[in-house]
Amino acid sequence: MGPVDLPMSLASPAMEADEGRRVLNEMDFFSLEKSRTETDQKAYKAQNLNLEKEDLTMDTELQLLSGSDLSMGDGFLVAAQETDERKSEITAMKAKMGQMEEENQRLRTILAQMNQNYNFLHMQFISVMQKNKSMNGNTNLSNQELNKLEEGRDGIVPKQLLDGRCLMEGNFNGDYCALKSSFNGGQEEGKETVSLLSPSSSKSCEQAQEATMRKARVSVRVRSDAPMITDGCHWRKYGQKMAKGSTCPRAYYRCTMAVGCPVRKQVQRCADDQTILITSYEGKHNHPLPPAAMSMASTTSAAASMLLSGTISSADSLMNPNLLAQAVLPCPSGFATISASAPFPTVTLDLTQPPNPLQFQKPLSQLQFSIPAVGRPTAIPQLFGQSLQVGACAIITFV
DNA sequence: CGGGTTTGACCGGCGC
DNA sequence: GCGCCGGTCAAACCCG
Repeated sequence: MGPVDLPMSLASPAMEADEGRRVLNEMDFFSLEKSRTETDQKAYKAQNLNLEKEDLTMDTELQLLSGSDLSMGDGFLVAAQETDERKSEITAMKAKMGQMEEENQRLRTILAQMNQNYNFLHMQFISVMQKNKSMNGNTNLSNQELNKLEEGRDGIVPKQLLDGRCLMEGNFNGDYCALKSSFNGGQEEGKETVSLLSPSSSKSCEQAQEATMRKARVSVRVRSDAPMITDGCHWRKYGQKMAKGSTCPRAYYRCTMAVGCPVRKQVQRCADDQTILITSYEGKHNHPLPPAAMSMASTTSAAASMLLSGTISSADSLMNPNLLAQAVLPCPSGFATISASAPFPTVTLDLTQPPNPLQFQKPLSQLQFSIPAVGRPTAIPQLFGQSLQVGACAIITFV
């Protein structure tokens, strides 16, 4: 849910009418003014004037009410009458707004119920699949099967799970957490498997959170001649590929600070400007981090958590990228951007442009990560550090 | 010798 | 079904 709750009928009245849904009597706040063309307004005023001249009772009454100030005359009467009319209009508008809000709430309830029903059916389906597997002597779904099931979720559950609250109710809640933990945190690390039919636990929810974090990605663009930025972690290169449409290879790194740490990063130079180094982080560390590494790690986890906790939904961020950028960063629009292009939406934190100093007045106490390159903008580390202070730098939604 | 890098092979998703 | 592509694996290699 976005930060602004628009009544549905206000947001898209025409759409509702087209889809045959019940449409409330709508109040167009601008129609009164719009319908009054210049000619209409003259006639409107003239009509009022006629009334005032013909209705001596009202004239007398108003004069009495107005006390000694007789100089106000007809103009005062017109103003008083218009005030009464506007009060009644406002009252009517408020009533309509109240009806719209009720309708909006009702639709929300219906949507939530449908979502819950879908979750329930989905988990029942998974349970049946798991039981079938068990009968064949295999107690757990393969990663591939789980991946397919994941895709069927359309990103709904991961958002809830990453919230850390596991919003789904009933038995399927824990089951899904277990599924998630088996899918990413468990089997991928090769040691732990969790039965889908096991009871729910907070631990599995945490694992699920970490698992889904694995799919979040924070991309940072910096101008640097160094092969990669120094972010405080230890990385082992496990692959390199030539990306299509780019003359620069993409290097794949895995965090080696702890056994089984799921964090990976990709390093690639920008095809358009090879002085720009693009580093993408994915996942959440499963081990304590040295102070020098806290910055980037907290960026990825905090960013993903912020998005997925509902502060800003992925849908919101896709609909309005600047909304997200402005929400997570005290920086001008365009600094953090979200791309909805394939294969999945990506937010990029662009540190290649020196920021406007007027927009970053808070001094920073520490340099959170360094760019061991010649000629990097001096404002970059400070900028990045400040963004961390507000809790997030960039956000990615689910793959 | 242990840890990191290189690089070709492999796998799964996806579009045609 | 096939080919393309991104991501990963793992054997060979390098280096201190």
